[in-house]
Amino acid sequence: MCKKETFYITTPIYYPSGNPHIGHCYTTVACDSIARYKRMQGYDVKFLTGTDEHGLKIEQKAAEKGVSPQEYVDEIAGVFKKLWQFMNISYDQFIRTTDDYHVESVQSIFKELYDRGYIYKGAYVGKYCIPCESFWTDSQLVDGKCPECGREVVDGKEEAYFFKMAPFADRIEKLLTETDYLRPKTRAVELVNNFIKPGLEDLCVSRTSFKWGIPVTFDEKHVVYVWIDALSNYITALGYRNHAFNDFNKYWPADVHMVAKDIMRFHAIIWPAMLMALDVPLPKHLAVHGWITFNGQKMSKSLGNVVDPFVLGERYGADAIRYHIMREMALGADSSFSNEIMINRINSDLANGLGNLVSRTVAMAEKYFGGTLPPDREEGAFDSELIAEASALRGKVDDFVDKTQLQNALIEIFKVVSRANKYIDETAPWILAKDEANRARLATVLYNLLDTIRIVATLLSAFMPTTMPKALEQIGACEKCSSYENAGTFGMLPKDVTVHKGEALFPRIDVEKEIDELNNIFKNSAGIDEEAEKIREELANVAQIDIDTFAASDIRVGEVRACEKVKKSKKLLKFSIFDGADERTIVSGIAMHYQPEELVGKKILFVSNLKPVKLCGIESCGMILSAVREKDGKEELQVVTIEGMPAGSKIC
RNA sequence: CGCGGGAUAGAGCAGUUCGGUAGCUCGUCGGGCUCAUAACCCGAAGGUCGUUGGUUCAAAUCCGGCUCCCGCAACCA
Repeated sequence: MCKKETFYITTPIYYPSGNPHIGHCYTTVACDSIARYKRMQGYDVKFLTGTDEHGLKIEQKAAEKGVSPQEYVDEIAGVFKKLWQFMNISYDQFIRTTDDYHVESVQSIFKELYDRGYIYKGAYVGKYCIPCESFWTDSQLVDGKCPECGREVVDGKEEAYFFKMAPFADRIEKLLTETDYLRPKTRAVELVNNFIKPGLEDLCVSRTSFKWGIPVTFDEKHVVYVWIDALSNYITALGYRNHAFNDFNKYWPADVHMVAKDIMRFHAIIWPAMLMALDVPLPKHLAVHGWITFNGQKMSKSLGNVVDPFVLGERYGADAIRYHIMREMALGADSSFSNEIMINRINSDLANGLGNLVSRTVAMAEKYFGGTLPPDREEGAFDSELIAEASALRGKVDDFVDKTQLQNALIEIFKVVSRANKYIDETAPWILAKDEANRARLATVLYNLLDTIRIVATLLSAFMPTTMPKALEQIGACEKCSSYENAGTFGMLPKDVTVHKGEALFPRIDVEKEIDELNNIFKNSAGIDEEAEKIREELANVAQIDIDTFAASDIRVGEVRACEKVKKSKKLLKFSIFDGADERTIVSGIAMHYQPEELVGKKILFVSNLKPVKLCGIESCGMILSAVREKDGKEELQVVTIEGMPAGSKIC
């Protein structure tokens, strides 16, 4: 006996800063289906998922709730596990970055990289909020202020460890452009142009500004920052540099890391660099998929469109949701998720197509033969085409699964379902049934249908693991004839197969009624109250200031004398503002909301004493005030204007 | 001129490598059937292939200009 070939597939580890939603299901369900398919094919599969539990945000969330970070992540990790159970996810291991073995490995990896000279001590330069003792990057700042307390930040330096990226740039570029590591490969150009060609910057891999993380063993005031902690889960789960597991040699390198496009960059550049530095082989494929958009918009809590998978699964069954997700998912592209699209898909493919095929076939077998087919056969027209398509199906599905193109795999399977429905019309069994002389022909027709269903249901059982066994049971397939092995061959059901009529596999859904009800659910659970809630929360989180702090900002009326777009920038407008004495230049990021000429002549409010900064090479002396809110996933913005007071008037 | 992707029937998409009848799914309309979950099967309508110029006997496809959308980067004082 030779050893079984292995197959190692991973989801990202999810960040438990909130409860899981349908977006998390996307990646996980896809991985699960591939894992199940590979197991069916006989591979020794390892399927890993988990949670990424460290970091400042978790520390804060826990503090808000008044629990310890560990208690907080324990709870949310539990919700994730519950969801995966509900969605029938067959993971082999659930890794948590707070697990002892992971901590042990990460500390060892960090030390190793340090010893090898790839990690060095340096200084992290950024904006520092003194009261919060927190560092922020420029992009994290909200209106130039601390995103947590809203107070002013100062330039600051923090001691930190850095990981050298530069030595790996060439190899990474080759990995992206010359191998099929990245799927779809179209994204390689984007990565190379944006990150590698301009020169890879060294990566900050430790922090001293928060405590909730893995301590650096040789410098205790540092904790390991996200990259080395989170990405390394893929190997620590196998026992790399720890004593809990011993699977590293068996399963590594991974066959597929599946991720959504927002974390592609880390998996396409940083992760390979880390592995190169450790002299560990690289994973074989990185499959990148898009986001689920809801009614064309990105999902967001304030829209109340964060689809709760528990609610949907409860109504339509986990398998229907799984099917919809994978059928809509194309590698790379976003896919839209709306109640209507989902219900229509479930109805047309699952209820009308597959479910109804099983139902009518089984019903005929019962009606005409009392459930058990007689052994006599008579071949006829249309048989060969159906049999050929059913026989060829497994090979096609194999190919698409190997290419992680689940959408196409499902399309192929449902072509055969369609073909079978057509075959019923062509052969018209109800006419054959009228004449006793056609018994053998009728039995053949029904047998061909049942065996086609056998192949379809077997291949689909990786995608819909709850419902397909029921389908196989209805057509009377024993465990052995419903194996993957037999799915490549036609005619594996016994000649005298006995069917067992059961409940409808996928009940048809009343579209209009369901959409109404779903809308009600979303309205009740979110909707208008949610918006007020959000504002209330924001108001509550703003730190109070005294009059002197306010008075430190000098706000005045200004008159827009001229305005033009800043070239090579999408968002910036360059204003010439008359401040009552002189004209000054202010650059403002509102080009998405205003045409340059629209504001000329208007009187606006601006902060006059902001320290000048250069934006796209233009010095900006001040800030124009606008009212902003988020509506339907888009930012609404209006510049504050005033009439009746001359430029230079002070606001107080 | 930062990098890249895209614009094809009411909707969502394929076709573009390598020019030659524009295709799929859903929806709509008409017909058929009655085994089935008002399901299934057949047929039809519906497209100046974003715009504009060029190459060619022939362009959705190749080349140039333009418009709009989207992603990444930058950036939002």
